[in-house]
Amino acid sequence: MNLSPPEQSMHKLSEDCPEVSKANLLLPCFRRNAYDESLASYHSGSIISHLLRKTIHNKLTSLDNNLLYMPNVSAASVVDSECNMTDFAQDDQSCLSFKDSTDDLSSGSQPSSTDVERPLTEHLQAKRARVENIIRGMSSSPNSRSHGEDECEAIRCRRDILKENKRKQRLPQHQEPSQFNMRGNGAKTSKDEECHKLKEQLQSMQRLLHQLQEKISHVNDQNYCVNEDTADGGEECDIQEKSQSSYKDKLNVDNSSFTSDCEVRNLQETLKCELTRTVSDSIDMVFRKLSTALLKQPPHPQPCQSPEYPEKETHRDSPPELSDSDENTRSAERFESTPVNSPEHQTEALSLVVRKPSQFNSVGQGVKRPYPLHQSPFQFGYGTPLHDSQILEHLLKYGPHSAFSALPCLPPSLERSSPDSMEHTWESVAMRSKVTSGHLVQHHRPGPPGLLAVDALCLPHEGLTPNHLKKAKLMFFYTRYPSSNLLKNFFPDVKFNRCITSQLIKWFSNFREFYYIQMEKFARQAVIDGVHDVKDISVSRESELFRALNMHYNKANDFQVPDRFLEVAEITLQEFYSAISLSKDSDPSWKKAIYKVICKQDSDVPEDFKSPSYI
DNA sequence: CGGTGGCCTG
DNA sequence: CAGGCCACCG
Repeated sequence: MNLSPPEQSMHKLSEDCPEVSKANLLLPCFRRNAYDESLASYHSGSIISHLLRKTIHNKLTSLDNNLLYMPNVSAASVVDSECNMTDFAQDDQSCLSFKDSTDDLSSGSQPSSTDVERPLTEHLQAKRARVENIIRGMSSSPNSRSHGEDECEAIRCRRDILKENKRKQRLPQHQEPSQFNMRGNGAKTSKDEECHKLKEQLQSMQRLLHQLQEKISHVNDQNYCVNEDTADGGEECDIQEKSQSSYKDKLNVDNSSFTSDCEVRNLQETLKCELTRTVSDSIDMVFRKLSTALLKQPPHPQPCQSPEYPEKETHRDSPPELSDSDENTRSAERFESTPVNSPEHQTEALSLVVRKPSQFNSVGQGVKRPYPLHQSPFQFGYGTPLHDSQILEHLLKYGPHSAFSALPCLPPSLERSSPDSMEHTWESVAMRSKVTSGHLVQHHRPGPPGLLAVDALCLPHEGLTPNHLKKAKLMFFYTRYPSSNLLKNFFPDVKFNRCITSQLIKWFSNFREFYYIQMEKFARQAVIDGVHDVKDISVSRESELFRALNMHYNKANDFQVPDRFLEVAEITLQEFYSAISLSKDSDPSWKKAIYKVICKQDSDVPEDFKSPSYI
C-alpha cells in the first residue's frame, strides 16, 4: 500500500493551495527552491504581488539571458538592462514605480553595473531612460501616463489593503484555533466572517487582474504604435513610445538584429499571459480557501492521531471558474484531492458491470464517492472494540448513507502505526469505497437472507458463508498458500476455531488442487501440441487456461485479476511443461518441486480484503 | 503430536 | 467442495 503522507494540511497556506504546486508545473519560474520557502511566509494578499514580481523578474531575467547569447549585444547593454530590471523586480516597494530604480542606479548601489557604466555613461543613460520608459509604459494606464506613479500608488494601496485584510482574516484563526471545534453560533459567525473577507479579497483580486490586463493590453497597443513609427524615430509619439522605439532602434543599431521587435513584443505577450495566469491562479487559490472555509466542518471528536491521508481520488476535471456553492464544493473536492502515487493503487471508475439491485449495495453503486478511498468520515480510537467499529461501518455503508456520505469534509485519518489493532477498524471503513486496488468492481451480497443479516452486521460468524468462500477464492489470486494467521487476519468477522480454520485451509487446498490440475492439463496439451521451448508458453487474459481459472475463482467476473496472478500462472505452467517434457512425471512425487516453486510466488493480499464486509 | 498439504473419492 | 487418509515437519 502506498500511503504516502500528505503534503497538504488544512491550515497552512502554502499547503492549502495545490495551486502553488500546480504553478510549479505550469511556470518554469515557480520551481521549488528558495521561492517556495519565501512564498510560504506570504499571506494571500501579498502572494499576488510576490507572484507578479517574481514572474516579471523571471521573465525579464530570461530575456536578459537570451540577450547574453545574442552575438552583437554589448555586455554593457545587458548589464544595464539587467540592473534596471532586477531593481524593478526586487524592490518590494517599488511596485511599478521607477523612480527608485533610477535612484538606485544613479547612486551606484550596484557596483557591478556602475563599473561598466562609467565608460559608457552616455549610452547607458539613454538606455536607462528607454528601459525605464518601457517599464513605465507597462505600469501606467493609457489615459494617465503622466500619473504613472499615482497608478502605482493605487496598486500599492490595493495590495496593502489586501495584505491587511489577509492579516486580519488570518489572525483570529491562529489565535482561536478551536473555533472550528465548536458547534454553535460562535463558530458559524467566525466562518461567515472569514468567508466574507475571502469574498472581498477575491473581488479585489479580480479587479486587480482586470486592471493588469488592461494595462498590458495597452502596452501591446503602444508597441504597435511604435512598430508603425520606426521610420522617423518616433518624435510624434509620446515619451514611452519614443522610448520603446529608441530601445528597439538601439538594439537594431547595436547588433543589426531583427530580434528586438520580437523580443519586446514577446516579452509583453509573455508578461501578459503570465500575469493573467498568475493572478488567475491567485484568485483560484482564494476560491479554494473560500470553498474550504465554507465547507469546513467541526472535526470529529476523536483526536487526530495522524495527518496521514491515504490515497485519494482526483477530480482534475473540475473547472477552476467557480462562483456558487455547488461549484465551490467541486472546487473543494479538487483542492482536497491528491494524485495517487502508486500505479498499483490507481483509482478506477466504478464498474461498468451493473449487477441487479441489492438491498446491500445501496451505497457505492453509481453514487459518486463523497470522499476518497480510505478516507473515513469517522475514525475510531485504538481502544474501540471491533464490534463497534464494524457496526458503525455497517451503519455507514448501509444505514442512512446520505447523512454521512454527503459530508465532503476531510476527516483526519488514523495513523497506522499499529496495524494489527487498527486494520480491522479503519480498513473496514475504508472498504466503503472499494476502488482502491481496483480489483473488485462490485460488491454484492448473495446468499440466504438469514446469513446476510448476520454478515451485514459484521458479527463474527459461527461458520463460513458463501461470501467467505467467494472472498477466499479471490484471495487465491494473491496467495496460494495462506497461513492460518493470514486467514484469521483477513476474515475478521469469522470466529475461528479448529474446525473453521481447517475448513478455510481446506478451501485453499481445494483451490490449489484445481489450479494444479489445470496447469498439468494445459502443460500436457502444450507438449502434445509440439511446443518446443518453455519461452513459447505464456499466460494472458485471453488464454484458455486463464479463462478456466477465472471461471473457477471469479465466476461473476466482477474482479480485476491482478497481473501478478497471470505471471504466477505462467510460471506454474512453464514448470509443469518443463517437468513433463523432461519426463519427470514418471516420479510419483514429481510435483513437489513445482509446489516448492509456486509457494514462493505468493504476494500480499490487498488490505481491502481485511474488511469483514468485503464482497 | 498437532498442524498442514496433497491425493483420492464422492 | 468436503471427507478421509496419509505423509511430512517442527
